[in-house]
Amino acid sequence: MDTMARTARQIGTTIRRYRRQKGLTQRSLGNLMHARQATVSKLESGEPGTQLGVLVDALSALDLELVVRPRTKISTEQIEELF
Amino acid sequence: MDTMARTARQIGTTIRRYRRQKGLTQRSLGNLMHARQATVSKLESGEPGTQLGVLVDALSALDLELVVRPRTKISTEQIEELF
DNA sequence: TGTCAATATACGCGATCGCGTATCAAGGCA
DNA sequence: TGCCTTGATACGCGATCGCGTATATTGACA
Repeated sequence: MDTMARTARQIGTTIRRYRRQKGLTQRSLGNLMHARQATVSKLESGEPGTQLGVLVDALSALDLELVVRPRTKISTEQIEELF
Repeated sequence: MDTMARTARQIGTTIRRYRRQKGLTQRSLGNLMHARQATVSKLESGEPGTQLGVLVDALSALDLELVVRPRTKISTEQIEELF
């Protein structure tokens, strides 16, 4: 249920998963968070230039939250398998 | 140990806590993640315009990771008490 | 109180953001 | 095959990023 993420791409992919799980399109999520569909697209694709505010707004609109924690010992390769 | 964050400010505060815990200054963390001390300062202060890449680099430098999960039922006020 | 390290803030710059608007490619389904 | 929805991408715009550099301001400790 919870999803670990260490890169912008992984964060984006996670957002996308939760969005689809809620039956939302990029456009409808964009409406909820007052952003354009193109902005949601960039966030989900993991553009590192995406602003933190966009991520926070998306999390809020999807009723998600972040947890920051020390890295677990799972390897980077194993993480990629999760995505 | 783990820290929940729902706003840019909370994310920044969390980063700051982990940085200090490791005995790093903004400048030394900036060196680790190839960013300026001023950029670290903005990240920690919770500027929503901060780029996702900066956050990711900081997490990496501090050996931290994110978890994305559905929001717990704790109220916003209770969350603020944690910060 | 004074000094020094740490952090916040500023200037000019090139790059890139999100915006509004719009188009285009790819899929799903009739 | 041909729609129609979805998501990726583009243009011009104003705003803001992080950069290098530099200077306040703050804070801790002698």
